Amino acid sequence: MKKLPLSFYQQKDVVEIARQLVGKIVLTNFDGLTTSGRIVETEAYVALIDKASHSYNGRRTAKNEHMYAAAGTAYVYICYGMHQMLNVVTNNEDVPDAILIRAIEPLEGIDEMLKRTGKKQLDNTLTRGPGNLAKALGIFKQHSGLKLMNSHINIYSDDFYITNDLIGSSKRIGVESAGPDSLLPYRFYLRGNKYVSARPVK
DNA sequence: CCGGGGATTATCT
DNA sequence: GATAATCCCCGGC
Repeated sequence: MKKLPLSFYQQKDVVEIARQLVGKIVLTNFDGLTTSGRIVETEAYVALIDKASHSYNGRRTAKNEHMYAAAGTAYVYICYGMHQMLNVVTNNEDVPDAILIRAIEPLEGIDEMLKRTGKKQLDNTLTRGPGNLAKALGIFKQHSGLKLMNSHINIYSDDFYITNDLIGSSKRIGVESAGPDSLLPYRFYLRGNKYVSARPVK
């Protein structure tokens, strides 16, 4: 298992990076406890022009500041007052491209993930959906701004073999208010995986 | 000092 | 697929 290099996140095409992240492994290590899972669903949010993005039209506040950080930074925010959402920042500093990790398939530390989420047993709800997976991995908004290369949150590749025809794409979830931009095919998922959060469109 | 947004989830049918 | 639950924090005044 190999840590993704910084150059991976520094690529310019955030949509392409989102596709490439499918099949990779996100891992956290807090208090000596390792939890990890394979990424099976992502969504790309494109700097400035994407109405679905928090940084649409250059909007920059304390809330979304970390979207403008250098490539390989974690951006975590709270949605609906209770769900933590894990994003990975890409591209150059001050270019607010980011990728939302929407679902993972649990690998290591399943007992710890069950403990964190208060679930009794492993089923497909443990890490399905961005709120659920962040909870299972122990990620909170305090972790926003951490550099992946140095911190307790990181992304790895292994020998998991994946071909492009295994990766489906669709419009993004829950961004209808973005108008036409909500139809952009910026969501990627591993076909047939039961941890994918919503029934893939087409 | 409020007012409200917000990239969700669980739980029904 | 519809709906209710849920709440912190930013930002504008």
